[in-house]
Amino acid sequence: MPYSNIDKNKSKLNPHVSVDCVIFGFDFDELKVLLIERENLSVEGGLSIRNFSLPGNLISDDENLDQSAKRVLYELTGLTNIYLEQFYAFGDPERVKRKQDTEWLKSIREEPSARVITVAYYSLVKLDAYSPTAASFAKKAEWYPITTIPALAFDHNHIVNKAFETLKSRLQSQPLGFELLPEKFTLGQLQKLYEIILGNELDKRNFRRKILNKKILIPLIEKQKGVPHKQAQLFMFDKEKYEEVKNTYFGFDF
Amino acid sequence: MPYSNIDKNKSKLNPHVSVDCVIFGFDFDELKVLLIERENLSVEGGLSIRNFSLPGNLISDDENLDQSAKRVLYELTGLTNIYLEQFYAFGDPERVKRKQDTEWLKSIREEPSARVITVAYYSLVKLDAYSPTAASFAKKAEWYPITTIPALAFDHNHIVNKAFETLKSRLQSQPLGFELLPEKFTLGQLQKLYEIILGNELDKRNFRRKILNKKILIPLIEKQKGVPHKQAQLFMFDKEKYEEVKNTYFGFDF
DNA sequence: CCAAAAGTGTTGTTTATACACCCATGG
DNA sequence: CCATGGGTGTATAAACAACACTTTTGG
Repeated sequence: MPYSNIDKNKSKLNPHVSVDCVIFGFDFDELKVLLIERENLSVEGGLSIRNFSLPGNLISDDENLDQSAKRVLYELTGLTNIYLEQFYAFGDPERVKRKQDTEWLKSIREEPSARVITVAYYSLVKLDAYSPTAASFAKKAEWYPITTIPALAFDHNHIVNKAFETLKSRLQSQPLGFELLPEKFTLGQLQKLYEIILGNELDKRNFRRKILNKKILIPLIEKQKGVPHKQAQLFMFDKEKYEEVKNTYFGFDF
Repeated sequence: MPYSNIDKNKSKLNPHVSVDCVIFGFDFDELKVLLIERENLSVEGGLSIRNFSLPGNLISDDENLDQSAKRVLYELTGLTNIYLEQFYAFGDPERVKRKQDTEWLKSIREEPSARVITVAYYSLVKLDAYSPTAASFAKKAEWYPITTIPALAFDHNHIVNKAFETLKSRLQSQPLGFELLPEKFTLGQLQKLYEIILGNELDKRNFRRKILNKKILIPLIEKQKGVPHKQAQLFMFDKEKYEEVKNTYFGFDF
């Protein structure tokens, strides 16, 4: 009976299934991903090896998967009140078997050699509104540009890539962009966000026309300040109107 | 132990993770889903209770999830050479805890009370090209109209609903319909398929124009035979051309 | 005065929608 | 000859793509 000890002490963690979170943030120049850095155990050749990974951990047996994702993200980064959306499950038998990974697992898992299937979530947040603070086995929790993500534990680089693809394709059929910007933003900022996620330039006039035709932006009287060029008008996202129309089709074809 | 012979010759099943398959087929009138019926163990009030479910079972620890889905589908229904696509993971802690379900689990699982997370796959097939033949713990394997699906085990009704939603939304951005039709089909058949999946009527002339503009249909010289009305031209799906353009955007806006 | 981003319209092209009649076949 | 689905065109409206100059501000 290999797993009897776990049932006995009612350890709540399920050693066979984990969740991982890919949190996207945007800082007006580039798209970033929230990574944690774990304690590094081994020092090789005098150089300490850095251990980056996505925030993720085993699920607990009294939660559903959405709840697990929320909890794990909170425990490792302090972030809360974030809408997480499941996008894919990763279950290659070898995904937790690399040497550098198994060593680390031994230090924190009761069953370090168990096969683990992970269910991955992604989310978009206003980077400046969420300051992650590392906790639990996370030594650090920081934003990294998606263009220069370091080598991550397990199959986490692969998970990030799949999350980014998912983000791209959803951005084209839904106006997700607002989740990534501050409360008040300019159309220029919104356009730049689209350009960075979709990976190509957009025509300013056409972009403005299309996004304004969706009728989900509220123009503010207020203007941008302190910029060395003409002050842009600020906008807010109209959540109510968005909810009304989101299921009646909402295509962006940039 | 009615089914112990089945588990005996298997490589080790992972008691914590399963896969379930939602296979859609189309028979020119309606959309169908492949269900299995399991041995019914208990007889209540003199009436035997029928036990329907999706084809699904535990994963094996030497496979990835895609391989598991393929194997499980084959073992229960004999279907092979089917492209399965993962669409969601279901992990409510209560999803395997209903009384009628736990009883059945006791008869086939080594750890019948274990929490099980399931990773769900869906597929589209030409109904007439695949004749399921029940095996393993499936007593029957048959097609059921999606409009009259019986009560299923576990959360399988929920899984079917989510699969159908996924199918609908993907049909709008990709020409999946071909997977469901025989090699040679008429435009009328294709249109009917769209109408049934999307749930609304389409204009014949507009439909034909749009679908032909995609340039992924090969018109055949051959014509329909034996129908009590004008013989329709037959078409084939041009897989090569579809592969060329599928990632350059492919919107249907019916 | 310079650099940098904001703001603004028009035109030609493509795509979407709405709509009605004759045709070929088997029974 | 009748019922059934096959096949076809046009006009109007909406959406898309391409394109260049003036404005405001801080430094």
